[in-house]
Amino acid sequence: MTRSTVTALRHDPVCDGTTGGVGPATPAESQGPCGQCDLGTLAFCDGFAARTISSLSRVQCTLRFEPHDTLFREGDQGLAVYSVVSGAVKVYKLMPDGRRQITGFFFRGDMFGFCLDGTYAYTAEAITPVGVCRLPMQRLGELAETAPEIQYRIVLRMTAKLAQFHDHVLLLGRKTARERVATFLLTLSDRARRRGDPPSPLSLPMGRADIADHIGLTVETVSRAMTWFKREGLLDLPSPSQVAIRQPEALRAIADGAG
Amino acid sequence: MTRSTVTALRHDPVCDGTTGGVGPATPAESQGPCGQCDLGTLAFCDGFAARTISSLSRVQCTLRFEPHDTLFREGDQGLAVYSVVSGAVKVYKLMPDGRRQITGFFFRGDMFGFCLDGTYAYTAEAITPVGVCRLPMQRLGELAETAPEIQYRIVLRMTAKLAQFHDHVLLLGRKTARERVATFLLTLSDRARRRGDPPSPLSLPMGRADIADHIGLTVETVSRAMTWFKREGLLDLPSPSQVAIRQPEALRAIADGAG
DNA sequence: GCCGTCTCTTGATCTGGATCAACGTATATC
DNA sequence: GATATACGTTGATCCAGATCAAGAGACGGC
Repeated sequence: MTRSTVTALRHDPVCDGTTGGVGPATPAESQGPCGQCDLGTLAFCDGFAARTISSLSRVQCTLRFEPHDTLFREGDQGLAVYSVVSGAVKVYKLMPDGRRQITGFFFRGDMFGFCLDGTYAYTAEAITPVGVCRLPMQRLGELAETAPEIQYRIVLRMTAKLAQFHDHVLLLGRKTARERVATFLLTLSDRARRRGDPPSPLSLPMGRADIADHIGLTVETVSRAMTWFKREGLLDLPSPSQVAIRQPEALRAIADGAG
Repeated sequence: MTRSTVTALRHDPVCDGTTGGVGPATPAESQGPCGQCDLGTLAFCDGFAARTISSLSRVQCTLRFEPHDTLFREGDQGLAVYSVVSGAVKVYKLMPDGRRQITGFFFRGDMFGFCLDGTYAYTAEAITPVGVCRLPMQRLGELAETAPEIQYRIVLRMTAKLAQFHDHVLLLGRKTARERVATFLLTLSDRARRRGDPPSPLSLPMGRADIADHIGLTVETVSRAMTWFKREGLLDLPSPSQVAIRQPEALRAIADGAG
């Protein structure tokens, strides 16, 4: 049996227009399509017709959470999907004895909370201070009828997520500890690049325990792998949460099974 | 490093209306909505408006494959999605050194082949003789504009698949060998029940190597787990491919971590 | 500045499942 | 019915990564 660390949590804000709204983007940031966030082309609604965007912005709701806040729990009524505006969110499932599997990390521009049969299959928790755009699922369904582009966008997002899952299942089912850590770092780096952030140095908002519970290892093994890579000159670790990738190609070779 | 068994394959039929069509359902079986298959309520197109169904049946194409036939390979142009009419399909990713991860099994009524950016992220191979309904993705996209119900149905299918992935990631990341095998058997049983087949006895169309490569174990460990369960009176194994679940609740307890 | 708490790292030891090695068992061929 | 070829089971041994244990930083509270 594998150990897995579970941490505490609390608090369940409501979307009522008065609690926790982040309000409009700060002046310094570029305005998003609907004027409610600064995601630019990363926004779910980017590129939609003006009419569609205004419909979305009428049902949308912007919220802020603090680290360890729970956005929703496994088994809760699945009422909304979320788009991350800022910060980082983790999503996990628990076993009765406390073993935990983090099934995903979500950053600026990522969406999560798609669910079937009305209940969430996992718990979502803020890692850092987080701003999210919340879209009520039911009203989204109604909008989808008049604006099929919304549903198509959802299909695209879900397809991308499915592809990620295939990769992650390969990682968990068949990769060694070194390969898992290398893959994890490269995946974060690649996602940073795609969202317009520098792919290195990488900042890890999650702790070693979160990484371990995501890639099916223990804290100790994750830590050791990082140290190996550092000693081998593949990484610099100015601090535990800062990773500079020195030799991306070598790390890629390891991640793909040639290390 | 984990061993994983790769088997051979070959053959790539084309959808040209003359090759491999299964033709209409046999007289004994209930006709499906579009008249091209006998999936009944399991069919993707079940419940659609007559107009939508006839549009679908014009772009649809029915195909048959033999065991070990490859439907498509990782990296191929992703031109179509597939719905299984009969038989079983496995979907997998390979690592350069031959390690293999089976990311899913698909049975009667299941759909697979959703892909992004035009290339499949995995290889699909027939386990048994297989009949599939093939829907060209591009034309599906065109249809979706006039019939949003198609896209909604796709969202439903993908949401269900995402939920399955969350469960499978938990299995691979945090469950013991016993728990994995118990979970696997119960999942197959549950899927059989949902599609209207008896949940027990269960017939396993895939071999032990396929099971192992799906749940991140070796053939030997899968075999041992089956033997343990048999000795403990949880299962009957009249033959390697036949599993009667004697004590579903006890097996469930094991699967959930209480065994 | 000092203390408590938490996270990360490093070392020593243990173990679940992988690996290695036969040996059954079933279907196919001739 | 003998032989070949998979596939599945069982046993013995090994090892990658878990577990156990102890420091080393980092950081907030007062």
